Amino acid sequence: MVRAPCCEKMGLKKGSWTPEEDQILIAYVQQHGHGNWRALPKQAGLLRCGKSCRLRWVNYLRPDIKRGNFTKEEEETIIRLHEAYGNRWSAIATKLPGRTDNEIKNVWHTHLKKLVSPSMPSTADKKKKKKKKKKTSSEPLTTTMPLDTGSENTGCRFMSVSPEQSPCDFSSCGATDSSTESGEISDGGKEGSFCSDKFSGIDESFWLEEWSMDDCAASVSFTGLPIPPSPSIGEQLDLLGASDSGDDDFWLRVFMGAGDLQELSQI
DNA sequence: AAAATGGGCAACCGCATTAGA
DNA sequence: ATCTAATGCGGTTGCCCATTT
Repeated sequence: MVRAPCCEKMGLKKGSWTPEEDQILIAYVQQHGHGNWRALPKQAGLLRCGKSCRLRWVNYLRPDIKRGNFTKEEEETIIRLHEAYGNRWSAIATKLPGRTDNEIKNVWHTHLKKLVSPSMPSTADKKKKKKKKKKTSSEPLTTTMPLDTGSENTGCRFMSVSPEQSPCDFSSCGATDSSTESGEISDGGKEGSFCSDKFSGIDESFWLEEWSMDDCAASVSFTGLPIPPSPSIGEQLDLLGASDSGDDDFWLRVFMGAGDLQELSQI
């Protein structure tokens, strides 16, 4: 494909948007809509590329954008959806009205990832590397799950598990710092993290037990609600309509249960 | 008080996809 | 069927501010 010339080469402005630019963009979109992002900056009198305008509008200026901190419910939803959708931020964003994919992505990388998988490198760690990674889009629905929390306190070991292997683990939210040993989930020291209260009813033995496919099926869901004792994984998949693996909503059903999914889709 | 380090967020980059000629 | 322009999307970067040393 032919790449659009970058803003710099075209003599267009880059970097942070000024309030004046915001006003111009808002006024223009409100009056004319944004049928053609490419032509918009020229017509609106902005020294920005269309891409930049679109991004600014979608991520910041849109009237339906919800600003402010994410609620516990939103964070919980993001984690659940991430388990189901992987890094498909736009898909996740559609389930969270008022939140943008970019915002969700940032929250994931800065907060939620640590809760789900504390062993992952922090943003700062990655920053140090400054290494550009080749894009791996449409990444498979890979999740991390603790294999054996009985090992030493460096935490559970993680393995990548494709949905074909096991869609069952939502409890990978378990952190592995000292608080875990008392059955609590690390919340980074912040009071009231969604994990803590959800897991308060889980005792130490839960984390010490070896994980198996059957355990997963009979353990707790991410929300802390018990999943009823169930048939084999294969039977469960059939019940959930896993006739083909290309069904995104299928894994959502697996993770959340049909009721939750229905609830989400109504948002 | 100054420097170093870390964390959060907005914005950019570049590839993928889609629509239309 | 092919090519091109436009848009969408996810990964990454850079800046700014807060905290720590």
